[in-house]
Amino acid sequence: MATSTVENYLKHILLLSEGGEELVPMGALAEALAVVPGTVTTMVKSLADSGHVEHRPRQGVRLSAEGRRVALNVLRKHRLVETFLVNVLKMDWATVHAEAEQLEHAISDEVLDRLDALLGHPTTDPHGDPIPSRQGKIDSQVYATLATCVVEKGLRVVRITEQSAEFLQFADLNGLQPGASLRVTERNLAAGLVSVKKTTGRPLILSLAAAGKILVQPAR
Amino acid sequence: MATSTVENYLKHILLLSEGGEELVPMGALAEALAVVPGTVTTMVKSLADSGHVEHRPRQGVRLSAEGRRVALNVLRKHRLVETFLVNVLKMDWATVHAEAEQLEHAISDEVLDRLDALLGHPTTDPHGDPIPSRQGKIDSQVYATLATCVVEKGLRVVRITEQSAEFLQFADLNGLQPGASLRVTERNLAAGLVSVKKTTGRPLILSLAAAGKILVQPAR
DNA sequence: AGATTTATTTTGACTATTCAAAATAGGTCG
DNA sequence: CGACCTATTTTGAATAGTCAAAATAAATCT
Repeated sequence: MATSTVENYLKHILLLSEGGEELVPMGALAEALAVVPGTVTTMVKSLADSGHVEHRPRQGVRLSAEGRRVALNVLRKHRLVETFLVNVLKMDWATVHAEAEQLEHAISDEVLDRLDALLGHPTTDPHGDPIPSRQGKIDSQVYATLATCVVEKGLRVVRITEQSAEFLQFADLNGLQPGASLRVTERNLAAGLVSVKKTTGRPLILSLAAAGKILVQPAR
Repeated sequence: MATSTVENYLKHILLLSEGGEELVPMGALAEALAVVPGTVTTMVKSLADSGHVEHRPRQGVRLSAEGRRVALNVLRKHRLVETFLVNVLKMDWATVHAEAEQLEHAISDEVLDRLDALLGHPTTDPHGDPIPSRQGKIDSQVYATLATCVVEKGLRVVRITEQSAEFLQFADLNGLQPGASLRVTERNLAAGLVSVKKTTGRPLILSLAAAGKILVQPAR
């Protein structure tokens, strides 16, 4: 069995590689895992030995098929647990990430399946992040963000790509949850600001950085 | 924070000490934890350094007040998780122990409280084992067993003190769940056998060893 | 008491994971 | 081209937890 350290390395490689194909630089991985780069080199070599990744020295890491399988399973656990914590235990959107970070390594596939059924086989978690299927399929649709979308068209929030409690708290407070309807009224690249009008509530101004974390699609 | 290894040591010391007061022999602890005795000596010394236990060399270990607090919290997590797995996820009585063994170290106090509320603040888990309260109170009532109770009186099963899947499976199959009504029709110490008659279902013969694991109280 | 059995402790070694700091390989830029 | 910068790797050391096997203490049994 993979230890939770191994599971974490694989999960973060997956997350950093847009689906598991690209080479992830060692430095980026070290940053994501909050360890020094030397540690990553050591661990990645052992991950390569166990067949979970391919290591290109001085270039980066890539998941093997097996590594991808494990990583997707961990991600599935993470996101289903988050969904459970929010939908069933009514926990706060913003805090469930840290909880799930622990539980994802402790939950068995059996419990996972039952949780999945209890929740009605959701396809996204409370932040709109896609939940990999049991078979390891994951929605990889590319969405526009509030920083890149067309102006003055009706939009629907599909996902918030940021897991820090502060940002999620802020988003929640301002009605930026998946499903929310809104439109961008103005975008000023020079000032780095985006103005947003929600169907309900007062207008909102976001930095481009913040706007880039809100994924949207055209309202149907 | 206590690592899960530390939590496990403390939990097993609690379990082996009838409430945390008696000295637990090192060998018994090694056996319970499935490690060699030398490992227990090493770990217990470090547990003593951190103030979780008192170590009496060549005699055994005892929990400190702080160690007891941690141990009761872990036990509470274990038993609430088991209750959740059975009552909500409808998992099998016999298999939840192993699952809870993992989850008890991954679940936060916050999640624990919400789980407790969701389950309606249960006082026992599905096996009848008492769940410590948030404040660390635990029911320590002493019950008779099918091996020691009076014969030919109406009884009610309150608890099965055995967590192996095989035994629980057997108990379940034979209607020996907490709450079941029955009486002992005969006890033959020489042969080591106990005959039991349930209100419903056919008579049952148990070994004294098995009977000793079924705790009962007079039917009201 | 002396010998023996049994439980516990000690010693030395190993695995997994990490860090700090020095060494090195690839670029890049003037 | 050669100096320089940056990312990566190496090296040496630390911590947590474990085992195997030898040493020791305590208890028991003639």
